[in-house]
Amino acid sequence: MSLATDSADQPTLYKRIRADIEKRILTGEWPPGHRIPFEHELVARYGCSRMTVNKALSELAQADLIERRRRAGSFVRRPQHHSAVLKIADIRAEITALGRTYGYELIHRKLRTATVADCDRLGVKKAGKVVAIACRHSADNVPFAVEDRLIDLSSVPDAATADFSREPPGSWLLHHVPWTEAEHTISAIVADDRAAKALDIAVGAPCLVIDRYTWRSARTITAVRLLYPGDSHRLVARFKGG
Amino acid sequence: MSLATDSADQPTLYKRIRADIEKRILTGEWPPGHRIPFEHELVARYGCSRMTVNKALSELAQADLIERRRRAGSFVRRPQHHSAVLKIADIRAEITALGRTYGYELIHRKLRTATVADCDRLGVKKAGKVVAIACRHSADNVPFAVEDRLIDLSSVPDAATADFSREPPGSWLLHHVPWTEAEHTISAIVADDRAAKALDIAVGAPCLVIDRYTWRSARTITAVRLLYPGDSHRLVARFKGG
DNA sequence: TTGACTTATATGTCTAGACATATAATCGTG
DNA sequence: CACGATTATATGTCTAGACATATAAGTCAA
Repeated sequence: MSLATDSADQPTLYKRIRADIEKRILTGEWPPGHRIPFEHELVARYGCSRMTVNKALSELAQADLIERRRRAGSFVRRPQHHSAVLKIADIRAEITALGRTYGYELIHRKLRTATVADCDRLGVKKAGKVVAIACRHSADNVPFAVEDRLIDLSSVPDAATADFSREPPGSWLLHHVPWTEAEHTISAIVADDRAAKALDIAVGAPCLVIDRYTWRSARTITAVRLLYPGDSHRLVARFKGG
Repeated sequence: MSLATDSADQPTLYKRIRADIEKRILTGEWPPGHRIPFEHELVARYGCSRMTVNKALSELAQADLIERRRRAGSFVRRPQHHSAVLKIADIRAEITALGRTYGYELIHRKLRTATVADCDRLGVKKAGKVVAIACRHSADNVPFAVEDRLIDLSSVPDAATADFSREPPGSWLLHHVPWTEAEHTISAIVADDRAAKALDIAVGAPCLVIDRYTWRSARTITAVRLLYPGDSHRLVARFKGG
């Protein structure tokens, strides 16, 4: 017993089953609440074993497209309208991907014992030493973003001696610190005097702000604020939902 | 042959295997590039069948934490630093979740044949009729966001007769249109005269803008621009990466 | 040294079963 | 009719195999 009902199976069978169902959901043929055929029905339709259709349905459940209920069956979920995948690229990668010349400039670097404000920003009770960095990224010699960063040296001691005059701290951290988790907060402000000068825009011009707080297994790594000219930069997020 | 080496298996075995490995990656014990034990090694360690460890590893690969290479093994991926899950909640849900009173007000509603600008905004060559809506959301009677929306009636005919004076178009669409895909663009602007009046903020105050373009299987559904006061609203995105 | 060929092996997919478990539906009883 | 006990069933997890396939590594010839 094997093989499917129609068409050559270039992709593997479970992928085809998954794609078939996903298509019916996305076209609206199977609206939210609709019961997906039972596993044993799909087994019959595709002429395969239950593990195969189970793998397809499990992946759909993982992607939140369907909900699986014991004894009841699998149902198309109501779209969530809640989560989108936001691509926040490394700035250098983002600029070079646009075919523009990346420029980097260290404005300020200071090693100091953490102030109360620093601790607050890093979300720690008491920190030892930190590195505070201000720098600017540019595309084709036009200011692209200014970065204001704090690195917790008790988590990343090597950062004390790293040369941030050549390499942006973001790239350096990316290569020197393994997997982390982070939280981004996006907001809008108007450029004050200092920001306007750094970004070469008018005082009062809109700016997009990304605050990123990064940690690894409960240890703070770094906190950074990125300031972009609001009219020239955009964040794009794709998603599936309602 | 069954059961694992240590501790009671409250979660199922494959979940425990996945969690074990994920923990070692996230703590840095297994840095990027590190080779995960082969499936047959994990089979021996956990005393289970290969399908069980395969399921654990497959899920880790799906989450981009590891990369699997035939003949070579499975490796901890270099963190991507690229994608974050951004929660963009339904405005009503967002406000009520904060324990505040949601308010809605229809400012403007017009049914018209699509202008060139409308078609451009909807990303279609030529549209028939559209509904243009302007409305305002408030929290505890304080303006929270203004919405400027276009709905393509050739895709959603029912929207022509829907009563948007009571129900926000976002909620209505959520309940009347099945699964869709969307693209969000986030940027910053300063409030012009009209926006300032609608949001009860000063002209020139920063605003966060979300432009959302929604479609279902190649058919445009709606395009909407949401304008938030930039200092009072924040978008938060969690992620795992570098 | 280099390039072509062969081989070994880890993953990718799949099977035909199994038992566990949550729960919808049914049945019985007060 | 309301409510508790029972049963049927769809999913959840797992096994012990199988063959396919991409490819790293080794082999050999030019």
